Amino acid sequence: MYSTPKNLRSLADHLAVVLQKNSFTRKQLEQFHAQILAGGLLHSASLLTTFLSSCYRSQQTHYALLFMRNLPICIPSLWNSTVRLSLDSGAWPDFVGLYNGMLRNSVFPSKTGLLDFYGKVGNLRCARKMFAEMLQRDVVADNAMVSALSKHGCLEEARDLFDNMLQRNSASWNSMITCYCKLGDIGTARSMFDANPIKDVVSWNAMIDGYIKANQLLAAQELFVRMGTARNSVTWNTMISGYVQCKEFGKAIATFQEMRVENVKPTEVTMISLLSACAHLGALDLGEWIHDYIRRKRLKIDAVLGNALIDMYSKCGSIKAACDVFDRLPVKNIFCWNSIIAGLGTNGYGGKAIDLFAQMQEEGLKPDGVTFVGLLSGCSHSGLVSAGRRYFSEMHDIYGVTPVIEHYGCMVDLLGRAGLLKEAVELVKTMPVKPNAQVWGSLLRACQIHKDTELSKDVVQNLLDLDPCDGGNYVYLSNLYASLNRWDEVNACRKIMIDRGVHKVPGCSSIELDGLVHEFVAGDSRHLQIMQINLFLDEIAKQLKEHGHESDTALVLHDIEDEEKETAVSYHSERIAVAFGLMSTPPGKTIRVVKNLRTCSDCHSALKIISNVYKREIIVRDRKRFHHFKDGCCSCRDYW
DNA sequence: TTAGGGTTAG
Repeated sequence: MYSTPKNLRSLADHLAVVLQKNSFTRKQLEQFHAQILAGGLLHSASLLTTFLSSCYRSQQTHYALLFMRNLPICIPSLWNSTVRLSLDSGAWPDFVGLYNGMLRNSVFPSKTGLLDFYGKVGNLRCARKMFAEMLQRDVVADNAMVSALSKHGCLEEARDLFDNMLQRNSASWNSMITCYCKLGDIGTARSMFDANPIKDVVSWNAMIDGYIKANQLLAAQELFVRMGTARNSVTWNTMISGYVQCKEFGKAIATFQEMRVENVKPTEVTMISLLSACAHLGALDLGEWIHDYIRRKRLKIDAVLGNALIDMYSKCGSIKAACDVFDRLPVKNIFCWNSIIAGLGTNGYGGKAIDLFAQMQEEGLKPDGVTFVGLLSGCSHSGLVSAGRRYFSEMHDIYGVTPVIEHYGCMVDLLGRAGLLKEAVELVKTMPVKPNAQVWGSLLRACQIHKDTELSKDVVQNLLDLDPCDGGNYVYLSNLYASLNRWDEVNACRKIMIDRGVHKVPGCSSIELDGLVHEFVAGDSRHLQIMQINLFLDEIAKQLKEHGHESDTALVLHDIEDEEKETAVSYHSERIAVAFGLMSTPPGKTIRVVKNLRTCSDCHSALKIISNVYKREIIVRDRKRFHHFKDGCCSCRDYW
């Protein structure tokens, strides 16, 4: 695969260049290993270090260990750098093997290094022993011990050591601040912060992040404002990611704009948080702009940034772009594989998700619980019942991953949607964990699809018992009665909602146009162009009628005349957004809409016709999956 | 030795 240059010197250089950039499969690493041996390059410590770091980057840490064990010569610096690599990459179990190997070769790691290691792996007993054995302790050793103690929750002991330190640098103060933050004692963290005489930008950033993690966004904002020009890029990144964590995606984007105005250079980390905001909002235009910015500024696309791009593209319905990023990614970790598998699944490509699942293992990566959630839900969305069943049984027996509630949820969904209601119910009854609202919810959805009203009632009752405050459950129940024309019960249900103060989450759809996100709620008249939109909606309704669309009026809550019901349905938020998109964009442009709830079956069949009549591709992301409407068909093949 | 990052079922 890699051609061999003529002389040894250039072979070493050549290997170093190839190894530096990429990540490899186990097989490829074996080939490089063979080339190093055949080329007699074992004396080149720098090449060997590069090779080892490649192993860690490729998550083949055992291979690195094996390589060191079989090395015929002892290079002390190589042992030390391997230890460093294994610490940095979190491959701590390997460390014990490395440590024994070092001792066999009479190489002794530094005591501070060992203390640091024991602290990181949480072996407090050994850390204490090491610390006690050190005759001369400097501030570095003290700080390492403080972090070891605080990691183990021995906060008082850490504080005691800190109070008695002869010398404290800013790292000592900052460790204590982060430690209190991590343990949730934000008040003490703040008093440490206030007492710190050598406050630096790290102290401020640690405190801001502490407030964010404690869900005190206002306090974080206050410090952020007070910092003024002392803010660095980490400060901005902390605030942007904080907004994303608190689901304030719009604010995250606004903060990024401010950051640019203030001329602070965005980093890879900035882009990762922003892409996550785009993924949640379904803001493809901004996401594409960020991808372009990354390319223009030559930011490094590592596994984390790559994953953020993959996730953004698949959550915005551009699965092809997601695959493109995935294929070009030199370094892929389990997150990247999980994202692309889940992305293919929600976009309706269950078969491809299965292919990638196989490929992932060929490349030596072990699937985890998240992988199986994506895989099973992919099988479910594509109706691949037998494959789903097989993976569900194999996940424990072959892959050693114990199924948790999410996996059972996928299976209930898979069986229920496929019409195997009895089996789905059996699974709910026998599963070793208590079924939650989501599990009952997918069973209910299956009842609706397959019109099993008897089972529905039972399921709804379970849902209401479990979560009497979730408005969605009452809507399910109400819709169920409405579909049976039992309007007295519908009204009773509405009354219970009012009495208990339960509200239904309003359906809301958004569409991005020229960098602006337009939001629509059913029956909403706030939009500036609402008059034109309504006229256009009437025009669409006419077209729909001409093309034989009959409104499915079963899903409307109120007991009203049929004609009126039809109007209520034709103005569901996704339709308003699509109408607005159609009238505001040039012919042929793809329309992308994001909806917070599931799209109803009536809108679904209407959108199929609209895509054909107006010759537009329409992509709707609803609460759980994508619908790509094109030429009168949907990618879900009406199975959702 | 101290601060900021990504994937999870209806």
